[in-house]
Amino acid sequence: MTYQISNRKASVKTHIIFNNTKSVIAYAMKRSKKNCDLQSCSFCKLCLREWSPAIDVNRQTLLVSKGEEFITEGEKVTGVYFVYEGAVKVHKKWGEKELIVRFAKRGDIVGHRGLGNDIYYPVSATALEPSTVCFIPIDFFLASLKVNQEYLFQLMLFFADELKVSERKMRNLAHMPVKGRVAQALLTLSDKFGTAEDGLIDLTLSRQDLASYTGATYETVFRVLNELVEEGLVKLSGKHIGILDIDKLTSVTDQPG
Amino acid sequence: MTYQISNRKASVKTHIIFNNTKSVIAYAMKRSKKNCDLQSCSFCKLCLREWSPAIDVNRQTLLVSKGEEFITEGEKVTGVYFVYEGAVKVHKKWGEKELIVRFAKRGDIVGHRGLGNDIYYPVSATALEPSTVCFIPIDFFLASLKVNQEYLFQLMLFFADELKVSERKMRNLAHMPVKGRVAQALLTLSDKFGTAEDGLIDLTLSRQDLASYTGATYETVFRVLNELVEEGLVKLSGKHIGILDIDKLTSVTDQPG
DNA sequence: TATAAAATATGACTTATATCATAAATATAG
DNA sequence: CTATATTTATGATATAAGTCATATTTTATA
Repeated sequence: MTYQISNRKASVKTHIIFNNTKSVIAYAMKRSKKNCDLQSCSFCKLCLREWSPAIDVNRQTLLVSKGEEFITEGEKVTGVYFVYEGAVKVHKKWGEKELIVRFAKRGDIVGHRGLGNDIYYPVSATALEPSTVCFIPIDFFLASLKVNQEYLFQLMLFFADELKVSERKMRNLAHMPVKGRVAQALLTLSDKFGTAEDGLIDLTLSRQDLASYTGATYETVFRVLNELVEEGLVKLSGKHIGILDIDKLTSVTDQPG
Repeated sequence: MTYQISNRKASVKTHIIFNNTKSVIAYAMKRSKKNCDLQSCSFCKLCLREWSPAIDVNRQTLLVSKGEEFITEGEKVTGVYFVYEGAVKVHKKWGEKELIVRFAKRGDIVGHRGLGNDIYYPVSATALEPSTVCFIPIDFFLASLKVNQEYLFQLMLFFADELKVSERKMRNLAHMPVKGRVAQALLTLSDKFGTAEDGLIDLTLSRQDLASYTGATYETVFRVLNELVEEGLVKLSGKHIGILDIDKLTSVTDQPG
C-alpha cells in the first residue's frame, strides 16, 4: 500500500517546518501535545483500519485560540481540518459584510470546500472558542479518498446534504423575512449544538455573529430578538439564547412578510 | 458483475409500466424513440467501458415538453436525470415565491440533490424548452457509484463545486444589491449558455425567471434591466439579453448599496 | 383566426430593513 | 485592576426593494 505525502502547496504560506516530520503547521497555530484519538471524525471512522497508521503520520493536531482564523478565504488550499474540540464558524465576505455559511463542532470537517477544481479556499474558518483541530494535508486527503472508497462515498453523500442545506438557506435569504431567518437559525443551532439544563443553546454566539449567520444587520437582529422575547418564544441570557416555545418558533419560519 | 434494478421507489408515482422492460416512466413524459449516444454526460463518459451495457439497459430517454416539471420538490426520489438536449431550471419554493437555484443544459446532471439521507427531492426541475433527458433509476445509479470509483470521485468533486457556487450565491443574496445580482446572473448565464452571433445569450428566459433566479421581484428586475440598458451595459431583444460591456457589468457586481 | 391566458411594461405607494448616531455595559489585555 | 476595545442597546432617519394597480403586448390554444 502506498500513499504520498506532500507539503508543496502547504509551503506557500509562512510555515514552521518541524524537522522531525515532513509536516507543516500554519503560522499562528500551536501544535497540540496530545493528538486526537483517531476515532472522533467520519474520516478516521470510515477509513480502512489499515489506513490508520498513515493517518497518524500525516495528521497534525492543532490548537486554535478563540477568534483565530485558521482558514482564510482566497488563500491556497493546503488541506482539510476536522474539529476535535470546540466550535468553528465558516464564513464568507462581500466587501465589508460577512455571511456565516455554517458552524462546525466536534467531528465536523472544515475546509472541504477546498476540494474541486479551484485551489483557493472559497471561505474562511474562525474558532468561536478555544478549539483543537486536526489538519490533514490535501494531497494525503486525496490519496486517502482513492484508497478508501467507503469514505469517498460517504463524503459524496455529505456534500449532497450540505448542498441541500445550502440551497434551503439560499431560498430563505431570498424570500423569508429576517424574523423567520432568525427563528430558523435558532432552531438549527439548538439542533446542532444542543441545550444545557437551563434550556440555553450550548454555543456562545455574539449578536453580530447571529446577524452574520442570518444575513441581516446587528440592529435588525437585535430588534427581532426582542420581539421574540416579548412574544415568549425565546429567552436571552448574555451571549446565550434559549428556545421557550419550539412550535411557535417553528411557525414563525413560514410566516410571509 | 452484478447490479440491481429496482422500480420500487419509482412506482410510488403514477407510472406507465412498459411490459418489455422493468423500467418506469414518470406520468406525463413521453419516451423518446432514439436514445442518447451514451457519451454526452459525465456519467457515461466516466463509467467503465464494461458498464455501458448496464447503463443502456437501465436508462430511459424521455421527452419533456416546455414548461413541464419532471422533478417535483417534496416527492420521493426515483432517480437522477441527465440533460441530453434542451435547458432546464432547478427551482425551490417558499410559500408563493420561487427561487431558481441553478440552470442545467446538455450533459448536466439533475436530481442529484436526491442523493443523501433524505429520500425526497429538495427542489423541482422544469424544462425551459422542449428537452430530452436521460433517466437513471436511483438504485442503479447508486450501484454504479459503487462499481465506478472514478465517477464517484468526479461526482464528489462536482458536488464540492456546486457547494461553492451555492454558497457564493447565498452570500450575494444576503449582501449584494439586486442590480449586482442581475449583473452577476447575466454573466453566469452568458458563460454557461454562450452567445449567438448577435451577442444575445443563448437561452430563452422570461423576466419572471430571471427575477426568480436573482431572488427579486419581476418589477425590480425590470427596472434594473432598464437601468443597465440606459447605461449601455446590456441590450434587450424580447426574451433574449445581450451583454454589451462585460467589464462594466462585472464591476456592477461589486458595487455596494 | 379568434380568444383566452401569459408575460411585459410602468407609475404610485408602502414597508422591511439598512444606516447613522450615541450611550451603556462587558470583555480583554497590559 | 485599570484602561481600551469590543459588544450590546436603542432611537431617529433613509432607502432599496416589495406591493398594488392597470394597460399593453405577446404567446398559447380551441
